[in-house]
Amino acid sequence: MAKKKQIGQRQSRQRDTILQAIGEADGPLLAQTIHEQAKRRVPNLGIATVYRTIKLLLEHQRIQPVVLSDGQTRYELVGLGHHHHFRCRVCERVYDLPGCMLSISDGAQLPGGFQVEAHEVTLIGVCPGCA
Amino acid sequence: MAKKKQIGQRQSRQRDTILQAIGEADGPLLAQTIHEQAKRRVPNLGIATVYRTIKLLLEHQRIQPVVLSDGQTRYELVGLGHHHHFRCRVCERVYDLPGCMLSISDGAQLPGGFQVEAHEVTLIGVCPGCA
DNA sequence: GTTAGTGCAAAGGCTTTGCACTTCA
DNA sequence: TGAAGTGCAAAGCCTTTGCACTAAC
Repeated sequence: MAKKKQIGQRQSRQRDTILQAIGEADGPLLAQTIHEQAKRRVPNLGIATVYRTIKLLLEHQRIQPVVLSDGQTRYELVGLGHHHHFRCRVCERVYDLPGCMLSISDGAQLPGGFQVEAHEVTLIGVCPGCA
Repeated sequence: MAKKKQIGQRQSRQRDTILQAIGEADGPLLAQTIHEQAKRRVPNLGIATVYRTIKLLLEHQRIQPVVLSDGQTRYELVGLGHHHHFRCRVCERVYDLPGCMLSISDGAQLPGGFQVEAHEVTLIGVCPGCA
């Protein structure tokens, strides 16, 4: 059952670095950003390795995809608890927001017979750094 | 100022049909779905024309893109009023939901200095047809 | 030594663009 | 007729895959 650190069958500097980059961020990251971050530590890291590692991490449920209204897919660690996202329209960065501000709960039934199982909320605006 | 029906400089059966397909839907549509719908009336309609028309309609602010967590871009008419979306995890169709169920309003300031200007909510679950 | 993991380059899927043909005004 | 609009096919962008090489174990 041990699988806290090990991702594939072998340990590799590339994978450790990629996972570290995702874990150190204060919000979900683009594949491209992960690549740039990880390259600082593993200079000749290929983008294909980033995508392969992302796929592996998704399969192992260590990370999850976050797709917001800009259409780009970002990735964040699982186990962050229930939270939502804030996207800065200036710098396009995405931040985690703890807690929930939705007035309807999962499990509710909407008029018309729509059964709600989950929800997503994104706030859009300007982040402190860009204000 | 007149531009209620006219999209480009000339009228064309293709554009009218594409706009009609988007307008008749009960939720935002994929480019592919728009193409399929419109092809019923204009059989040899090319996908490039669909994308060009979408682009034109976006520029003219007649439609707007809707990107949900499945990563696919859909399009809906503007002027539907404030609303959110429901995505069925079974059939992957997206429906409009009137009203708002968010407990924080645009214009609010979040702890940390995040200025909220807009928001998006998506409910995920099972639609009446798939239940 | 085996073979998982990697980098490069080619291939795929969706969207955009170039170009010659069609059609509206 | 003149240019906007269209269809086809080629090109682009991001992501995935094939293949030979590298490096964990």
